[in-house]
Amino acid sequence: MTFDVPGAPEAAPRPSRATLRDVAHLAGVSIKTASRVLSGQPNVRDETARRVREAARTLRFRPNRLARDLRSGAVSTAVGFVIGDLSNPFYTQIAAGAERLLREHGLELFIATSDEDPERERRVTLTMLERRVRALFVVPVADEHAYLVPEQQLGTPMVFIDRPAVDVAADSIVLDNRRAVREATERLIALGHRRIGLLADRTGVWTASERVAGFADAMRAVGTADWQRWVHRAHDVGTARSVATELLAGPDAPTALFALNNRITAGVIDALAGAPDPPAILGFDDFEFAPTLGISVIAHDPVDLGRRAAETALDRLGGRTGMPQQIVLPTRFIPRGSGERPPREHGS
Amino acid sequence: MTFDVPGAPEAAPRPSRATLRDVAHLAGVSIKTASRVLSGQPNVRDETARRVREAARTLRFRPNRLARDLRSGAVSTAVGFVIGDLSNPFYTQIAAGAERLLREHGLELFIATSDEDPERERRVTLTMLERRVRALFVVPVADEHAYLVPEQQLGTPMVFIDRPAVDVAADSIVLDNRRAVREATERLIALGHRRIGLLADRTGVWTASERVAGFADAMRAVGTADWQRWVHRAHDVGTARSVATELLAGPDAPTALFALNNRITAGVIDALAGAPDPPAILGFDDFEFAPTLGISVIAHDPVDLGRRAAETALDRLGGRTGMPQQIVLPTRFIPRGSGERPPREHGS
DNA sequence: TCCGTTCTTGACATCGTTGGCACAGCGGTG
DNA sequence: CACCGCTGTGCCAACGATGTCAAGAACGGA
Repeated sequence: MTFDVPGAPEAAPRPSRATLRDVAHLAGVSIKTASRVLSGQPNVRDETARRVREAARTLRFRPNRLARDLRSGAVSTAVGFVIGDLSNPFYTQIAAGAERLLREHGLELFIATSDEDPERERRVTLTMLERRVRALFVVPVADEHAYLVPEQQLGTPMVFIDRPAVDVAADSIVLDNRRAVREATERLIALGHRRIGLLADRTGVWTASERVAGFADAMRAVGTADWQRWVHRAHDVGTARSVATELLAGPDAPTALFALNNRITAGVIDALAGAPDPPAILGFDDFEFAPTLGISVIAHDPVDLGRRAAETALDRLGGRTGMPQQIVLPTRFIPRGSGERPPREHGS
Repeated sequence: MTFDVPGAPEAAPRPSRATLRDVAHLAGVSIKTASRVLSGQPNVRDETARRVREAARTLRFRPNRLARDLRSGAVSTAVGFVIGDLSNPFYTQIAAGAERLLREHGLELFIATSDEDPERERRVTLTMLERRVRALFVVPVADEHAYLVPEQQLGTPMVFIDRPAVDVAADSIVLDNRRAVREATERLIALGHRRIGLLADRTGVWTASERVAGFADAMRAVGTADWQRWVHRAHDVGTARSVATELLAGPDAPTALFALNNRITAGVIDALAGAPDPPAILGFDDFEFAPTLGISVIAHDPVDLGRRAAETALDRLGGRTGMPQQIVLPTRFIPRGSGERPPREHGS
């Protein structure tokens, strides 16, 4: 004689998930009627509806969204968001902004990460499309998006955020990068700075190029032909820190450092922590502790970037046709002290 | 005679998405053979396979994941993550940690937010399940998860992160909250602090209760029976700031402030920015600028929380059965100055 | 040449849901 | 009484893929 060991995991024959068929059967109606009740269609007698709902509750029925979305074409409520890096608040705040607006329209935002890798971005994006998202947001890293053209023609609205798509005509929301950096550079120049160390993201990143162009505009305007020698590259906190450290230790050290994104700013701040006589510092992107640390920045509202992207997509879903739009959002310079320091004359 | 206006959007009769049927038709084979080729099944003649692939490329065929996942049961590669708030780096770093490991196993992480709202958490979680995610991660806000029991029994592994589930037996990964706070409080006490202002998250949040309990442990151990009067509540940066400001302005002001999460710490720092003679400050959760600002914290690794959660889920997917596990991760106290200040004797 | 085995291929059912349509029952109208 | 419209319900097909199975082709060995 054998006993079932009470706790033995394999003893429990796992019940399978209840389907509409089970619900209909239990309620004594057809599948279609059950479907009608549970998806809120009219023309079902109250009593019947009650029985169906009762049965659904008993069986803990959960509709299978895959089946539903499959059957009913592209009416899924899922919207995809492809983001570079989950630990960068710039990206996640964009997502938060988009999410808030989409939710009000009954849409759900699903986020996946590209890890700042073009090939991965491509794969993740295609996966989203294979899941038939209703719309797609991308903060692109790749510079090749031609593969999205057919998908777009099939009616999936796509919005590119922070950087425009190069080879697909799609809506995009970007910042006024070039102007923002030009004007900020002009402020430094007006304070007397000429040796301005610019720390930019990798070449190839659109925002980096735009921002460097703004720097060039300002430098050339005051006759600095060799502005290129002041442009340095960094792509994360670590590299930014070491580049900044090196720069300041070297001969002909800059009297001001201009960090072109939030990661780089963090690196620069780290490098200068506790320096007795720091250079002027400017950062692109505001951040939580900038007021406390007294860092002057070019601020903008990532949440708004996301919100505007969502608006654009909703517009398209609402049927707006026509040429892709590029929305350019303004930035705002916030002086907090670090960027207002005049150049220090150094010995030698 | 009429012309198609070249740029007129409505002129283009939108082509519909190519399906396996179209590919098969173009290649002159059956749907099944096309399926075989495109999903890498064996036993197809090279020449046939070539033709199918060619056709797929021509039509820019993308398989419909909904259909595939529907047909083949629960083999979807999607894993769901329900997170409280996208703009809190604590959450997003957990997600980043989980994502990294899952990706190595061919799984994709989809994130949705509960906005720290129990009802929304429930809805979002159910939606995930309706989409038949392969596994589910939740950083719970709700304290009622019984509705997940049947889903869990149906075989979807669930892992609760940072806070355990109360009424469903599920795996969870948490921090050693109580001990961490007790020990940190003991350090303050050893420095001579007795009036320690504790700023905790809302009652009802599990981590808050645990951490307050740790504080109580330490305070009672030195005979402070009225420890409760030192416990204050805050739930975001703004409230934390005003609570901190009030506390320090009031009579019998605390000589130390202990902030029980990263949002609260930010508020406290903000309140004390530039204060001439600040109290000691301790924070729970490390953050990027803590070293620069010299803030002593109880640190831990959110990325690791996520990684461990992913490991646990993968284990379950790999077939591990048996009792749910609770993994408790250690924390680490990092002195950076702010927490090592002795109490200041104040006049009166 | 014949037979058995392996390879290649396609017809058909199926996953769980919703859309289209038919039909029964009912009350009102001419 | 024929006819109409309306309501409630069910049958069947369909969404787009994969699993099952069996038929036919190709191949090897006797």
